[in-house]
Amino acid sequence: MSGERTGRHEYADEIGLYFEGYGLPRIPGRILGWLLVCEPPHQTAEELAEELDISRGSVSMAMKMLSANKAVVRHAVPGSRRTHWRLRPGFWLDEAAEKARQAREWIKQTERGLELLADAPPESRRRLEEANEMYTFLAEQYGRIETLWHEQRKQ
Amino acid sequence: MSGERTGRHEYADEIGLYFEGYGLPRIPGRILGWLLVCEPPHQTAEELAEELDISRGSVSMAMKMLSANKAVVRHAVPGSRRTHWRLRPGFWLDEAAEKARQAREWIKQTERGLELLADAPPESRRRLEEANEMYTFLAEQYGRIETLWHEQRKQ
DNA sequence: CAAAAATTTCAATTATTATTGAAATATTTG
DNA sequence: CAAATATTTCAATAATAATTGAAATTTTTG
Repeated sequence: MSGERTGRHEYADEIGLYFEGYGLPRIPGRILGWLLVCEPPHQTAEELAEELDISRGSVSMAMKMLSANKAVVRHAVPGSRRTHWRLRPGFWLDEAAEKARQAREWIKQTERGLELLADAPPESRRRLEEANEMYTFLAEQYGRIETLWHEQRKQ
Repeated sequence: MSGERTGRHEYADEIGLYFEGYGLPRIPGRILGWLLVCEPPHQTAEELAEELDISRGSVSMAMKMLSANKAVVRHAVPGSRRTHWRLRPGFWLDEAAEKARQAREWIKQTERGLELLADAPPESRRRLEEANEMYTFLAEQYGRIETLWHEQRKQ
């Protein structure tokens, strides 16, 4: 890190800490934060390593994770054949789809639980039935969100 | 763990692994899973320690975490003065409110970013504006979900 | 196509977090 | 209120995960 540390570097660090608070590794968070405020909005792996003072290896690993999550995409820069990275527009909305997916996982889990308790008294089955109903509702609602966004956009 | 291991114990373990997959500690997950399928649906700390083969200390810590998250509540059992624990009905719906809260955190973060980029070209500000708009929309939508559930219930 | 540059992999290290279990504290009961 | 029982705390340990950096691989460029 030869360049000076600016408020934008601090911003990146804070997003890193935010990530950590949710049990996610800090470096991908710092990179995400940096890509929100850096100029230009696209950066090479080398620039990221330099600005955030982390190893090339860490950048590589973090980019793998962030692109698996569709948070970043490669970005072609005329006149350069290096890999540049930038945030993928629309990424933030994906979290609703991800929540829908998680809710569907819970629907399956609660169904499995109900099979396990097939012969149990209704009193015992109720907690699983309740969870199952709620996740069915939640999956439906989370699923609607993305569609709704696009509909609102069209107008 | 003196009693035999049943499918319900396996179920608890799987919920534990599910927790771990999201970076959460395994033991609270195993307890949550057990409380979904155990009989009766309420258990003492001792029973939990016994059935899941974990220390009393771990149970204590896990209960602190699970009650901080409102996943479990103390449950009075006539004829016993021990602390019994059970799942809190309605807990699962809370995740929508939690997502709304997280979206509001991101609204603040993106606003801070926009202050940082006050003098930057529109091109540079766009990614933050986009994220800000999306989280504003998401916060609104996640916020609606709980209300909607209660409305549907009334009918 | 060979040299240079960029990128990825992965074993070793460092750092972090979960879990235990014994001691301390709090609660219950005769 | 004292003994018995239950619960919590917390330092030590065990387990896990993040990060580095050097070597291997891939890609670019003259």
